[in-house]
Amino acid sequence: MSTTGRGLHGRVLDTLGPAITAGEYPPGSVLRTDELAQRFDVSRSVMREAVRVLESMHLVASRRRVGVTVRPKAEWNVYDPQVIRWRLAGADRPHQLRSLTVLRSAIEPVAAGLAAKFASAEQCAELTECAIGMVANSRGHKLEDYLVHDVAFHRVILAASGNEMFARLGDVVAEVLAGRTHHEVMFEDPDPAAVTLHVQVAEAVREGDAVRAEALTREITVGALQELDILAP
Amino acid sequence: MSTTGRGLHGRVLDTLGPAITAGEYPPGSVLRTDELAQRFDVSRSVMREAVRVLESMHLVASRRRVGVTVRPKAEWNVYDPQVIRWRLAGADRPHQLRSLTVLRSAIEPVAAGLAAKFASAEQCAELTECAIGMVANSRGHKLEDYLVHDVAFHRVILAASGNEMFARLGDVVAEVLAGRTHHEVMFEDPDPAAVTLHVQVAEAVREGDAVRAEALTREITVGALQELDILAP
DNA sequence: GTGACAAATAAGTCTGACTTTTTGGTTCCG
DNA sequence: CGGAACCAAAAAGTCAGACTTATTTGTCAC
Repeated sequence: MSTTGRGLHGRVLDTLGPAITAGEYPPGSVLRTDELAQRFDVSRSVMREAVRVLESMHLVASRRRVGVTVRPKAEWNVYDPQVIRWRLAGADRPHQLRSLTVLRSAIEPVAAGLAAKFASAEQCAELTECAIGMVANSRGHKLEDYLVHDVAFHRVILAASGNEMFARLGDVVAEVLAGRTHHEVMFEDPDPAAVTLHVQVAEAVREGDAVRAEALTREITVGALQELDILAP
Repeated sequence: MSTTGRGLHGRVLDTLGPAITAGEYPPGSVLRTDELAQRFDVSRSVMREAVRVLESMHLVASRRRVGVTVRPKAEWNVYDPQVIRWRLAGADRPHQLRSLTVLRSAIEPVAAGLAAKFASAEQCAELTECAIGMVANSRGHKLEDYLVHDVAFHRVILAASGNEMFARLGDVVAEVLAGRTHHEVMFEDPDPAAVTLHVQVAEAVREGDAVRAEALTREITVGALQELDILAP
């Protein structure tokens, strides 16, 4: 899938970004632009552009006479999709996955409640289609097809909430769901109870029942938390 | 308060960023690097760095032979603190404030529940101090002092949740609370009921009562939603 | 109309010289 | 011994100009 894309500075970021987010350079580490330019065999202009991008993500801070210093993790722009992707691709993956799942558990139920109020007829139709698609692929090791509909389902919910901030989490949720299917333990067919819940959420949204949509979605996210052993007994 | 800060490219961003996020350039608009460099009276290198930053925020896309095109709002990195600040400072302010308040209403209750489980002794103490500070400044038009403690309170909750994604929303919440006090209608002293709720949340967290902490915080955020006339009867 | 080819265009890249800020040391008094 | 003033080095920041490369658009032949 797409990394930073084209351009020399993008190539540099493709290695520097993951390295920094993986914690290879401890906070406070000092990098020098010229040295980096040499290391990556690019001109200083290109390296400066790369540093600017890292700076805008708050991964580093550039100060005169001292160099480019790596900032502590607590200051990173952890909502930057690029940063999320880098972390998901590296050693921090499990931790990042847990953080994102907790985030989902907070956002999605509220989004579903709003979707019940504001979803358009088209969105309701889409939602139902997705739910049907999930049912259709819930048995017989069709995990890949199931995933497609699962992702689409959650995207529609987030978009239908009418909140732009929620809508932008579609990619993140997609990343989490895909990660669960591809990298984590996911040998068997999905939990039938979860599939049913999705169908019921689609129903609730269609009927405009915000309270029920929220409660059902909360059940779904609780399931996601349990999968990662997050939750107190 | 801090904008992009030092550096010539930062100055450029200080005017270009707000302009784009304010919608002055409709989606698809084409800017040319050379022209911009002239307009801002900077070298192309500096301009290129600025464009790279805007690109990393997904505000624009740079393509050869065509120029720097403004992306549709739906693709912006709306969680980027810089983008949030730009939008809060511009014409989009009311809309942005509503989005953020809805976001808060989803996140903070969950964060409070987690804080009840994971808050350290120090954090509990801080929380109590903040609550006391809020009470102490809840009467007599000491809005500014009240705000300081209010912001601190919510920061501690988010940090104590133990979730890095939640913790990073501290700045956003601070921005929203400050905005409410400074720009919106806020002539009178804060609602006594809200103050009490904060005290009770501090209690609940101290006692490790996650369910109660979450419910009480939900009441607080419902109040915030009502202030902006978000909510169905 | 379709295909190939050529020209125009704007971003992308590199280089080298120069400026500015910050820091750390040194020296010179008190 | 301590502090203030000063100096020099280091690294980012800035600029200008030449060159490369990809992409689009227009043209011309078939």
